[in-house]
Amino acid sequence: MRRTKEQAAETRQEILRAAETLFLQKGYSAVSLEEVAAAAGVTRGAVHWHFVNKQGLLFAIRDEMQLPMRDLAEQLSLDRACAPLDALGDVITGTFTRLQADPRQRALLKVLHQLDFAASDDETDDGTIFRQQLQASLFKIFDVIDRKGELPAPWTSQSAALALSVVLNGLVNEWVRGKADFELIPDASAIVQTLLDAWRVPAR
Amino acid sequence: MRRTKEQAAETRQEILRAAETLFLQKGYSAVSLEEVAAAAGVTRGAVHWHFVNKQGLLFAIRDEMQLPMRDLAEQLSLDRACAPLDALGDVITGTFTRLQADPRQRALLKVLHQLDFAASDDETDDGTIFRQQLQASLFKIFDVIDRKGELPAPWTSQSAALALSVVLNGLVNEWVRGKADFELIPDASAIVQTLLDAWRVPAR
DNA sequence: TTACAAACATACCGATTGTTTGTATATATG
DNA sequence: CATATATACAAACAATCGGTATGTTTGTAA
Repeated sequence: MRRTKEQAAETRQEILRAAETLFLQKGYSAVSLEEVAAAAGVTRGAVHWHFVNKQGLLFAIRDEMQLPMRDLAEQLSLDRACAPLDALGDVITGTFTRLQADPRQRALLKVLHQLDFAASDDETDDGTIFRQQLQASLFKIFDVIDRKGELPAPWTSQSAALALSVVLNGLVNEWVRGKADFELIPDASAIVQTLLDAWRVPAR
Repeated sequence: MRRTKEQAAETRQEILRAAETLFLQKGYSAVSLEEVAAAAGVTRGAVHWHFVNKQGLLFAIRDEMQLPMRDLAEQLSLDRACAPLDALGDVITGTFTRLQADPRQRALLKVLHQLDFAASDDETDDGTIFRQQLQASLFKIFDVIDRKGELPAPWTSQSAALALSVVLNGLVNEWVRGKADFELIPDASAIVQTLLDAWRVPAR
């Protein structure tokens, strides 16, 4: 029974919503495609029509939500303040605040975290693309500072950008996994601010 | 066909080695118990005799290798130097150096990283135990510093220990995943040293 | 020597994933 | 407007995998 294009797009959305809900409730591997299909009111045939496989569902969910890291990178590339590190700190704090206020994004990040080992080698991994994007934005900022000769001794704009992006990713990952008694605000934020302070000192 | 105790221990080891090799090659979920058994020259019966289930294999592999974090925590609890942060930095650098020199440990850490979401809730998760152990060791050190009144403004021995343990875990995780162009030495080490420097300043 | 349990192998079962086939119908086309 | 065709699924099928239950041999202790 063929449906109209809009109806098809609808069922696709219903499948996505059902998958998202179930993944959040039970975790990726504990959810069967049968469950997803049933929750969406279709059969597995429909699921496999709209998505190549189970991983495809995860990919689709990821693609749907705007990753907070992409968000952060965007804001960073916009901000052209005169005190770059202050602005940077504000943007990061803002992102942390928004992330922490949205439990759905946190849960989704946790689910999606299981994705980047699954897509280990063969797939074009957007996760690393986001990181590179973030790193590039950070690089611009540190480059400005470096040209003013205000970057402390061992650091280069390259290494500082790499360091901060890794720390940001690491902190967010630790947070979404939620094993440590640790929040983005104030814990992660304090760490980042301390690092930024270290880069703020004129020389050493 | 019952074997002698030594022979049994041997086959157990062979199964473990086979599983380890295959997990490293193809990742946990892509390896079937049939493959493991075949590679070890036994059947799945033997595997299920020695290990409760597939996760049990992972647990056994983890238990076999002394986790570098446990190692670090141990060394930290030993070291009673007069300049605690210097000693701390040395121990961390040493651990990083050893970790980076041992590709097998790195690969195993990557595999084991898939474990702590698999054992998300029901299991007694030793991963968090290690973290707590590390955190406790760090707390002792920062407590000494704090009592001397040498811990900068917003930080407490609690928060500093939490922060450093999270950063260490985050950095190591980022490293084992190997997506970023980033090494423990010098990149992660530099970040840690910068953080330690920040805690070293007498006041602000 | 005998009873028992260790150390597996073999066979089976349920769950799940991906594939193939069938089919009704929306939509493009002449 | 009639009809061919691709679409949007459902339903049946095949294969794999993890776990379990059972069978069998043989060290080992009494």
